[in-house]
Amino acid sequence: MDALQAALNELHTFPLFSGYTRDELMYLCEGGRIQVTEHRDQLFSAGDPALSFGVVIYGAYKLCRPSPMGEDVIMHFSTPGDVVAAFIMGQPHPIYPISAVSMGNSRYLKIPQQNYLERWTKKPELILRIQSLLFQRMTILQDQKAFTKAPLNQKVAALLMQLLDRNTREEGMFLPLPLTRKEIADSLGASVESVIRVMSDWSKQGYIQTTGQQIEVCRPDKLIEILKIE
Amino acid sequence: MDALQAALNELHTFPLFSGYTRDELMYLCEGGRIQVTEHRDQLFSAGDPALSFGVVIYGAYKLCRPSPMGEDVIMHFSTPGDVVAAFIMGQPHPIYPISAVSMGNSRYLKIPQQNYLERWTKKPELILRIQSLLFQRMTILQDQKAFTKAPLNQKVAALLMQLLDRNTREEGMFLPLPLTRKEIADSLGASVESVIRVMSDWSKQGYIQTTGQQIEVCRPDKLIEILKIE
DNA sequence: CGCTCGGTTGATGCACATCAAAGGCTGTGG
DNA sequence: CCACAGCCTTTGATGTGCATCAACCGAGCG
Repeated sequence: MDALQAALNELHTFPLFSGYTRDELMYLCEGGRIQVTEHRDQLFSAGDPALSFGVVIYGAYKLCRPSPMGEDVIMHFSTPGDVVAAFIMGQPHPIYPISAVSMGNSRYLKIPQQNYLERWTKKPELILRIQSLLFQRMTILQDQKAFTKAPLNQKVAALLMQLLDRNTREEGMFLPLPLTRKEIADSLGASVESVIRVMSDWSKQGYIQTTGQQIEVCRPDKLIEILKIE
Repeated sequence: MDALQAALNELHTFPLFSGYTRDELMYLCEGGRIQVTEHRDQLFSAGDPALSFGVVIYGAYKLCRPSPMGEDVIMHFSTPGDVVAAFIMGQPHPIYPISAVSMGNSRYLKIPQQNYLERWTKKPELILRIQSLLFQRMTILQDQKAFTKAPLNQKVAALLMQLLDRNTREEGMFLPLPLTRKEIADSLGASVESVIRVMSDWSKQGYIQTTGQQIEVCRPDKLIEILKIE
């Protein structure tokens, strides 16, 4: 597997694996393979038996759940370095609680469940790092929950700033993933139209700028200001 | 410490510690002490440096965060067997991200951070169990997020059923913790008045019954029915 | 060329927040 | 023992943010 070998070289750069030797990585990921996905491809679907977990190498995936009303709700945006479905690998017959859908072209390192049980859990340091990723995810959910009563423009601002924080600010103010208004709406539990009304207003003000699905935040200070209005 | 010794006897009954011997528990909890709290006492406050974590022994605690608008949002209800603040113990100088407030009379086993770093993390099995608790908490948050677009009566029904599920159904249909309408509202991001309107309607229908802060669900089937209406 | 997908705009209506007022219950202090 | 304050609950009147519905446009694509 050429792609796999190439991917192993990238893994060092993720905090999850920092300090691991190439041999250790090969051992942990043995039997894994690189999955290349295009826009809207599914890695797996909510309800499927979970026979593998994985690491996002490149691009992004949205993790969705069908709501009681039928529409999808986006639970999380997974970007490079994020583990996916690792948290449920400990269960005897795990089921994916969410669907993973590719946003644009992306790459995913898919690893058999067995590796997790027999190799990953044997490394206490690794478990703690995964716990830390899990905790980050919970913190994001809590941050969002804190905004439930806030007006929509604050919710959108919070989401954009949260995604922006994954970049070092140096890389410019581009969001690290292609994002449609619908996806923002699905993540916030709002309607597309309302999100558009908020964001096209900001476009006119020059706070943000979008080319295709790439969103650039030109005036983060203004968005932060919006967050602070009580 | 008499209270501590007594508490150690109870710890076996929690899944977190099932299978541990008394000696192991003493080792893990050495230096800990039992904190007895009354209604609305605070264990700690959001923003404080986190020098200890703990386990809920009896009663319940609500974990809150101040929202951007000043009001509190309830992130989680912790009931016996739940660990509190364990997830942040790995950080060098952790800060409590939330406040913990007693609901009625409760008991909490407070354990120094050092124990976590030097003893708890040395037991892979224990880390995995804590990860499982963390995952449960995230799942609850996700379940709630899935209801953001649902009408208020569905949200309330979902919350009540979720809390009820912590009991075996045999123990009757009493919620395992004293709960005011305000707390339900703060947990759902709704207003007290709206929650009251939903619940007093159910009281009239005979679906639920409340004596003091104890809520009894008489017709869980009806609440589940409400959840299913799309 | 028709198709789907993403974005946009306007009109209408409703679920829920907000505001206001009041009664019960508990604890506390004079 | 009463007065008072704080908390919880309740009910009604009023207002509004946002969902919903409907329509249209441009771009990419087989």
